[in-house]
Amino acid sequence: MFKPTTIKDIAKALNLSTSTVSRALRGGYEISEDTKKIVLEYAEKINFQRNPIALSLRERRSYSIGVVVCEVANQFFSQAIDGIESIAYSKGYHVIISQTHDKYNREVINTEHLANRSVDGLLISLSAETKDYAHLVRLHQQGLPIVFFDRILDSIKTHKVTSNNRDGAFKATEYLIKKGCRRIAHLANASQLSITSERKTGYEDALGKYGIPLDENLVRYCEYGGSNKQEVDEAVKYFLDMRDRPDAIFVASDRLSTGCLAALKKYNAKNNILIAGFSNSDVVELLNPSLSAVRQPAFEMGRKAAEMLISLIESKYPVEEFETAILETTFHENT
Amino acid sequence: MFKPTTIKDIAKALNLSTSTVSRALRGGYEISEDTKKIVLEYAEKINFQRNPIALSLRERRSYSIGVVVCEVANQFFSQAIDGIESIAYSKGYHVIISQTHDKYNREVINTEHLANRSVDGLLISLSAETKDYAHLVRLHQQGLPIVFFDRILDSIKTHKVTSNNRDGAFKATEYLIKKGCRRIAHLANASQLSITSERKTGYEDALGKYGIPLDENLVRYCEYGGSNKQEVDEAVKYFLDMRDRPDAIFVASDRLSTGCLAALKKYNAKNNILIAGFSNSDVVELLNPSLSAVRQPAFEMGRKAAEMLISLIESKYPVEEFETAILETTFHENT
DNA sequence: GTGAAAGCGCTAACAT
DNA sequence: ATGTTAGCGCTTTCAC
Repeated sequence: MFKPTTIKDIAKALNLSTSTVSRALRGGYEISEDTKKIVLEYAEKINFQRNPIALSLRERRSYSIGVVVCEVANQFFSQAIDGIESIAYSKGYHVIISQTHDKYNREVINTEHLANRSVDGLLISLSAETKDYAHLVRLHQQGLPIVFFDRILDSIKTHKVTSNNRDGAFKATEYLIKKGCRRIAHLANASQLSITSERKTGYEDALGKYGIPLDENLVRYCEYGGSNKQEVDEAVKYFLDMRDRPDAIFVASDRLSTGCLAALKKYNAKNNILIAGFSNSDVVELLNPSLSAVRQPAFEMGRKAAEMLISLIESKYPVEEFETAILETTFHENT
Repeated sequence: MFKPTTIKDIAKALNLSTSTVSRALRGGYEISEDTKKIVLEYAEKINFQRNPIALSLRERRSYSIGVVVCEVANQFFSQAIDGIESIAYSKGYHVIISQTHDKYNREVINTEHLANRSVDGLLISLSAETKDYAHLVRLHQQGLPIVFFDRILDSIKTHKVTSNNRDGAFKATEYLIKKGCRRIAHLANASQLSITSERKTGYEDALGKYGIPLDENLVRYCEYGGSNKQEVDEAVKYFLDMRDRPDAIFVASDRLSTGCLAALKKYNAKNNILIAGFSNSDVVELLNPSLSAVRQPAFEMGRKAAEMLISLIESKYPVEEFETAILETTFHENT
């Protein structure tokens, strides 16, 4: 059995009391330099580590933060997680990642589980399926610090981090227009997501600026956020089968973008339709059909969100003023 | 402050002792149906959850397993993690993921941290940099259940899961040969990794089978496993600059493969050199230059590894017999 | 400066 | 069937 040494073992070995050892270990000043030295050296020698679980129980905090994302196999989220970790580690926190796979059920289970005193705070990007927010409202009311990022929620008052989705979508759509496209379809994410409406607005604004009327028939929503390959395939097929086929597609997300390209390839339509969309893939410039991409500052978003969460966790007084950070996207043409 | 209800609160509210409540909650049979019902209903009503930290402290186990991988932003590992989670959740375990970014230091820190009684066992794929295994040996000796997957370690006696790297490499190399290539370079991973030598052997075997002599000048190792973009770039450049330029490259890993394609594109060499390599990317068929790929059964590997680890954790008696599972790869031509 | 004791939330003997 | 108690590993009053 795996049985690590405890403070008690050290006390016994050194003929001291556990409290003395404890104090020495955490460098309390009310301890003689001699004993402190002895303890520290011994602890070092046997590679002693305080039991974090006992510590958590006692201090009623775990020095860990929970991260809930739909999927880790997604460049945007894995980059965001790297950002989160970079801050968390530097401030002595652990990061516990959990995936929803865009399922509402998993989101509820995961947040509950994480919340129940095993994390000090929660960083969450909503699942595509989530329409009921009661699980989050309750945790938030109970006082669990929560920060939303990317797929945020208006109704809960807390810190939030997003990218400038409207502007990103605008840039992508405008790019397509400037390339001469006029019938620009929009392959959108689940309709209830914050990012979906923001990106749609950017799309509309760009069309408006160039006097192209919005045609709702050219907009398809993927309610499973692309987790369902078939859903994307059908949406693309729908576009391709239109009597008046679109000459471009603006795609709202990473998952959707790759799904869209795969469908275009499958239907052999890759040459007569231009694609631009959100993607943080690191192989975006190697794709064929090519994908001009709106890239979100995922790493920075993760950093920012983690900073906000930790400030919430460590705040001595209840925080009343909340901030929504909006980071800028960049656009990369690929041909 | 986030202050969840405790068993004590329930006891007080219901005028019972904490032990009765505890027993009712875990369905001990030595409790009257009436009280059990009352307690359960009340707990349900207030959405009570036992404090997992207190539980861990008491039971000396956390019902969580630690996963150490180099990077989550890697299709192979994220698929493997999905497999791990599928098993872990079904058996009531949590999964704590930590990334080494292929740094030895981070591997040491992360494993220590996870091990120290906050996980019941460890699933690990070694970092590219790791040459010293003392940190793992120590934990293993102390009795922490460890299962290696993908990048395994011979010297520690425990369960292991890999794919048939030799055969995968053989298939890829043979494919290139059958395509008419004769000067086949090999872009390899860090030389100390198990997968590196296994894949190199497959490469050599294929060359041997077709009577092509092995030329060590055609083999380049990437000691940072491709984490260092420049390293890959230089290796590819080295191949391209050879007086007798290779007509194909067999690439040993996902990260390396995309880095290799990027370099080929950069140096405008994508048309006269054929690439085959290990990759679990889900966009592999969309890549240009194209990448014919050896795909590992990542999800299955994760499942298998998790099953092995949990059986180790839950074994009543010390396990002495260990198994190394070797799963088969598949090869996918892309042109 | 150091030790004894209580308590964080929970469970499992050990009473009754 | 239920209550009392001790203890998981740690920190922190409170004594001395």
